[in-house]
Amino acid sequence: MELDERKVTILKAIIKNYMDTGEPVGSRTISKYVESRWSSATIRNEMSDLEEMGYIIQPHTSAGRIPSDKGYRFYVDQIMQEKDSEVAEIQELMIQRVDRLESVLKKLAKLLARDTNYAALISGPRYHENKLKFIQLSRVDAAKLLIVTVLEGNLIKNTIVDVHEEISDEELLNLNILLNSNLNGLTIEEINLAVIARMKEQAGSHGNVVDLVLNQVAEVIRADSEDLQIYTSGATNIFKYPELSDNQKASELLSTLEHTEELQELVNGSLGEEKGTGIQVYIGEESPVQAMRDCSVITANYEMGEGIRGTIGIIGPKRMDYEKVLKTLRTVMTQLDAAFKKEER
Amino acid sequence: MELDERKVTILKAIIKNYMDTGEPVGSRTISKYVESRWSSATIRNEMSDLEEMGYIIQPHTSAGRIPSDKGYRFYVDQIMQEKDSEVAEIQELMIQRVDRLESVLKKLAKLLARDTNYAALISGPRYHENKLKFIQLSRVDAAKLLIVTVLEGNLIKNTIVDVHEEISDEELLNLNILLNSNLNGLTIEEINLAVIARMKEQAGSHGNVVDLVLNQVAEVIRADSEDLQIYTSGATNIFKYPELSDNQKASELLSTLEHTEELQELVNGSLGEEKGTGIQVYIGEESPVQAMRDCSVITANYEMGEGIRGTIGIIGPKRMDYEKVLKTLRTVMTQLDAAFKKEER
DNA sequence: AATTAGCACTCGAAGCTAGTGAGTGCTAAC
DNA sequence: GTTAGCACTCACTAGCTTCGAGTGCTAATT
Repeated sequence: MELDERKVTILKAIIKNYMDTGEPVGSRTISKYVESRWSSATIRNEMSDLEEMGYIIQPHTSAGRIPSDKGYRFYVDQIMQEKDSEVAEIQELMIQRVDRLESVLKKLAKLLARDTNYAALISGPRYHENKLKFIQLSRVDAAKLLIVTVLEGNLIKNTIVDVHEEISDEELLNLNILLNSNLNGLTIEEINLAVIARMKEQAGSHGNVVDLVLNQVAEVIRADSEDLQIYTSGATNIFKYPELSDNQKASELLSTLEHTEELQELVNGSLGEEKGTGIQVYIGEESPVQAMRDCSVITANYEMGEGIRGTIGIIGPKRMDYEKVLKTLRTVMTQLDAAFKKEER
Repeated sequence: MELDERKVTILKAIIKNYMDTGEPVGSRTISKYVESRWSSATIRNEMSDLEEMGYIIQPHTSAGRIPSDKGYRFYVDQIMQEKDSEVAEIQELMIQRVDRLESVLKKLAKLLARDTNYAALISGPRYHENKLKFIQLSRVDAAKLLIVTVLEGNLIKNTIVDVHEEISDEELLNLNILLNSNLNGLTIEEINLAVIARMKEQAGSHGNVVDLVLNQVAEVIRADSEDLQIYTSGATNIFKYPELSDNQKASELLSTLEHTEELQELVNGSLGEEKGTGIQVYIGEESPVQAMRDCSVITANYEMGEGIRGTIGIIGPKRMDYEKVLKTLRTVMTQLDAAFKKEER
């Protein structure tokens, strides 16, 4: 059997209608809904065909039809083909005057969730390699040193350490010079024993301070790349969709959203793909995350200069407004990049 | 009528039992539960009295009794009086080798939630006054300066700014000295026009850099004190308690937990009180937060040196294990303080 | 040959009823 | 003062009926 034009029209009508109401949709409804009027009987025949072809499903014998995963898939693929005509304005405002990446990401997640009425998640950036750009030691207290580490991409980390020996201002200055001249441009893996030995030698009496500092730096960087931060927002939006707010499922989904470890897979999987736009749509069972098998998930990769990449995800019911979400994500992606190129700091 | 010993015993038995089961408890149950055996009829009479006195409630005519808010209140007040005999071991391990306050707080919230099986929240510290301790400018790029600001309590903030003029290393050094000598020990309010004017004068040709830096510093500090960070964890634990997981209420409660603004009140209210231990128990309607009127909320203030204070909260059903939660909170409070005194950085 | 009207049929949802049992309150006996 | 006994209450459940949206099929129409 073939998907002729009429079948497509009807299929789309079913999906759209179901998106609005969340209720199974019957033949009469479609008959009224579609402009070129076919009678409900005709629609019924077509629907019967569509069901046979696997695009729609009857939840029970005497109910209307709802789209199957395959049906949604068809619909989404159609939308994806269409060019995004308008890269709308959207809240450019939001992404400005933000001083810390973390804070932007949180706000962005919130914004997305509020805008779409679905749950949003956003992963912190994953740095490809952490090259050291700059290290600075300063004295903040008699026995305390502040280590400021700047990584490529202007990622800044602070640590305060206790030192148990006297260091004069001049020595501190020398240590700074020593650290920067030796470590500049190295990734963390490249700081091997040879480098350390050389530095300790040059540092003279303060060799153990070098040790201390390097350990702290290593730990800070490792800690950062180890547990990828993931921010979520609007998780409770799922209560707006009866088909998801069944107690058992809602609980599972929400706790998955809370325990970010389980989301890693989603974020990583999506980063792997990299096809074209970097947008992925997972419908129902297609999702890599178990608890989301009754949802649809749309992920998009953002990128902002210097190869810093992360992932944004929107989680909603299968009948989510794919069109809107896709458009929103496309917009955000471009804007995020632009915003950060503008005031990179 | 008076609360004699038998009434107290029965009331406690009712509350304990209800905590375990979550079901209304009847006279026969208590008759079996209590060691010194009174018959169910006697218990019934006493229960009738207790109900009249307002300590227990009958959800409907032919059901057992459940504790009223007043009943819980009585129970909690009793517990609060008892000295905490054992300041148990608990995971001291957890609070170690942590480099950033934020990360500790997040982990702590998670730990508390997992330990208690209730929802946990923890507010970031509120600094009484933000005195500047140390400022450092460093060049990270040709046209970019890194501003590191250390506030009292070793709170560190970084900002990167673009400068549109040439600054030599020596000038940078001088600027650093200038900034520190003028600003050290001042709160943000104390940096007034007079101070700024004086500094600009001393800075000579680089007056506008001073401007730039001060603006950034001001903004960073303001941003930090403005929106108090609140971390939550274990929100989905509420699904473990049927009386809370009704769809409507659960949704409200969860979204309250998500929108941290609404929690401010809770955190602030609690900080205000300051009576003795700094532990507050809100039962049902006593709670300042609307969405928690079916829960009990226990808040505790933590404090770690230098007057840095924040609040921890546990949110659970009214039949929460008050004893355990109180003990846990007490332990955490002492340990948190100790841990930070130990490796304050 | 395609479309449509009409009708019998299906089956979940909502409403109703009777039965069940945990739990009470009261009274009278101990 | 305590307890046994009993009538009574009322949420909860299971089974039943009704209702209606929606289907599939057949026969009539275009």
